[in-house]
Amino acid sequence: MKYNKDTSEKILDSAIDIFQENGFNGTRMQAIADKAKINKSLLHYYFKSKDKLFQIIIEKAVKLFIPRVLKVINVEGDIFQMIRDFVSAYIDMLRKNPHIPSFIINEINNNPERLLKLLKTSGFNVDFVKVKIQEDIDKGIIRDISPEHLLLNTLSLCIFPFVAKPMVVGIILNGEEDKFEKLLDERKKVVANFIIDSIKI
Amino acid sequence: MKYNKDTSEKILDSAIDIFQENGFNGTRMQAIADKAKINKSLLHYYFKSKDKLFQIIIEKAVKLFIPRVLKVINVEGDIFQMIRDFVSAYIDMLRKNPHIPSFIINEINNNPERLLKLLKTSGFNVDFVKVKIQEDIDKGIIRDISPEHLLLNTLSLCIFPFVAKPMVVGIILNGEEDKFEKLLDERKKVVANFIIDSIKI
DNA sequence: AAGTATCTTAACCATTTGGTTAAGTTTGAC
DNA sequence: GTCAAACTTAACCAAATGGTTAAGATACTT
Repeated sequence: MKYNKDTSEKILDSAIDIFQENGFNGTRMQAIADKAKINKSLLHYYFKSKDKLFQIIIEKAVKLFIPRVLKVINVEGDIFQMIRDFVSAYIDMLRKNPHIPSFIINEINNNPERLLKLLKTSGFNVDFVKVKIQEDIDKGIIRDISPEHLLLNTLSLCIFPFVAKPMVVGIILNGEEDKFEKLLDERKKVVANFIIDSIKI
Repeated sequence: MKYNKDTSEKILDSAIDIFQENGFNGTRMQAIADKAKINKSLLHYYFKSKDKLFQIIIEKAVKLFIPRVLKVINVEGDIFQMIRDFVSAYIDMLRKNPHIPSFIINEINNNPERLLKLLKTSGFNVDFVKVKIQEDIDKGIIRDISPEHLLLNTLSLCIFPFVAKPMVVGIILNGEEDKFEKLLDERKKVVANFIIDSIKI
């Protein structure tokens, strides 16, 4: 076989860090090589070009960011528990990968078609969640709210603090950075309750 | 006097567009000059360097993005009306400047200290809103919720759709881009009601 | 021991880009 | 008409950067 898997993963690990921190244009191939403790020649030996490498990285990030958590969802059960489970699992995942949201949002804004293609080829779809929401509205379990907006609200509440951390610290926490982690700690419960209080009858 | 105000503004207008679209690293001075229909020499004649120009642009963007809407808030009045007014005014402003949120979030992540400094020198502060929220909790007008989280939730719900437009289109709207504007249309009412339903007793 | 894949060293190249310089032209105020 | 400020043209430069090349060293497999 042509490549050493360890090395290849070492490179990818380094690349994801550097790309996430600096974006595509801000990233230097040399910086990736340095972080992976190899040289630039080997970097090009494994991944032909910056673009190729970046494409692999962003696919990995998108796949991590998007579909995994949906598996948590059990559309058969109680919608309130569903919300609690989703919010909890998603915020947990984001705390483990705090740079991913801004990375994706940033790079996806530069090239929106890429995301659309990725979503299509991965067969990703949330229609089953929308259907579940509509069913529970019809059954009178929750208030009448557009499923799209409920989904968007949920994602907004989960993701936004991670993309806007400096803003949150600066505006809401009066610059006291150390309070941010505590805020995130509370957030799993607060967000779930906020949503549930809003839609329950 | 040394500078022609028209020219200087033509440059700033062009610069804000280009920077917003491409970020600091993705922006070429030549592109700004082209858009302003002047030449690169004149660009440096007006603004010494890319960094200087960028600093001016980001200050303008931050000042537009952050404090203006707070003036809408009348802390004397009904908190529910206050929420409706704020959400409505803020979403209106964002629709007029849809690229500002991702620009700020993106560049502020690259240099968080800059935002903190800007906020401090501008004397920006939201404590009076937090106090109002706490008062209304104590009076039993709204549910017990941390003022910080209520503020953060409100900002998340308003801003997130603008920074994550491609994601929203791809994931929630199944790629049907034309539905996005309609979603935004509905959002002023939906968000306000969502928050109010969540906190009212 | 031989051979092959992995990895390093180091020099090199083409291009891009922020920024400069210098000379000249246009324009408007007095 | 004069003079200075505003603006253009065009050539230029140094540094950074993505990418290449070639020769050799190291290690693994058989």
